[in-house]
Amino acid sequence: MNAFTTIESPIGRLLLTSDGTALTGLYMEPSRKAQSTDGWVEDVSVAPLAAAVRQLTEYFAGTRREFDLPLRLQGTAFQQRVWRELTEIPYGETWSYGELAKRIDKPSASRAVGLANGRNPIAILVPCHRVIGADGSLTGYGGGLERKRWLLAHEGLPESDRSGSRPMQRQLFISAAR
Amino acid sequence: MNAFTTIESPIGRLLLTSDGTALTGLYMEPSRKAQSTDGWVEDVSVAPLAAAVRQLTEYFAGTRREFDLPLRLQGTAFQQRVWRELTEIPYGETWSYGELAKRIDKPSASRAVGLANGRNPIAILVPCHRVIGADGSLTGYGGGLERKRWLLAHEGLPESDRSGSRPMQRQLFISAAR
DNA sequence: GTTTAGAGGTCCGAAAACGGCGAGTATTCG
DNA sequence: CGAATACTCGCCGTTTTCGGACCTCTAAAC
Repeated sequence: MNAFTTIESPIGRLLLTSDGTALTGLYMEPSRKAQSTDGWVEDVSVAPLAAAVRQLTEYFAGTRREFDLPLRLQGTAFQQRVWRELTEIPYGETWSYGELAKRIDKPSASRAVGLANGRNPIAILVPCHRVIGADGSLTGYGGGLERKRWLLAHEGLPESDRSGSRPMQRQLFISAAR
Repeated sequence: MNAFTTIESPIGRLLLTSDGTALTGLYMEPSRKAQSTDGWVEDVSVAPLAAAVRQLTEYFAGTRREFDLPLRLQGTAFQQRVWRELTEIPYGETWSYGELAKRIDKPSASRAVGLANGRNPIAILVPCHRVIGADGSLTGYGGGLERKRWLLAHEGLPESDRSGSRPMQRQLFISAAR
């Protein structure tokens, strides 16, 4: 059975959904992505939801850097590949879209990676916010660049100027990431 | 929860599926149509399955001519229209594809009716075997023409020659059908 | 910096292909 | 002459195919 719940966070209200056995979605409200919850039950006691709420609370409190939750990611083969790879990016690091593309053996599919990135159904837990442009710019985020900036800062990354700016510094922490 | 069961019949093994509240499928094996039952439970005790098994047994024994079962038919609006109309054909009668088309106010959609007919997810109970060509030929059946022939004979219809043949005789029982 | 061209997966609409048909003409046989 | 086949076309919902456009990119050239 499908259930959902919401929690308040420093970046606004979050909507979590579950099929009962795993987490299926984490959306930031308001969001066009968030599927309507018609006919769903609001029930925090569903195991995956309860666990997610706890771990997210810890994440925002700064006492958790990794998540351990059952996720169910629905999408095309390519998207699944990208999303799975996203979970390999460590806390506090960033990769470029191109790097991620190379990682999945599609070195020239960086743009497609961006697209798949934008379709990520489980924000934060599948850290699509840790992918930025090759020149260090944030380039985009489903929940809005503000939130992407906040998340990266929260993970200890120097705030990078929206307008491209400091290639050196950016190179610095990218190389630290590999 | 999705459940299924199988029964043996004079026309071979039948696969029945249910969503727990209604019957969702009746396929003849082997069939490409029959969706894989991965992750389904085999459980005859599910109400719709148990009832279907009983009524089908009676049908094959010759002691039942009408079914009374909850069906859930999934398909396009047009398909649903066709399938619903199929259940209006009485035991032992046959309509032509064209007649069925007229019945649903699409007099020239006889060919599309045939198509929808072939997609019928619940064989026998939704008696697509009772639809034949305007010239009396059987024309086709998902489970194979042999089975269609058997079912019609079982319902008391004179066996019609595959190669078209006897328009008079055929006209006879068609007119008897209306 | 900024522009440019090239990359690849996905979405979307349009067009064509595909049948469990049917009616209307030929064609073929006794 | 009928009557049974064989062909041809129009029918129409559905599926498949195809081409463009779109986009959270990138490297190279001004």
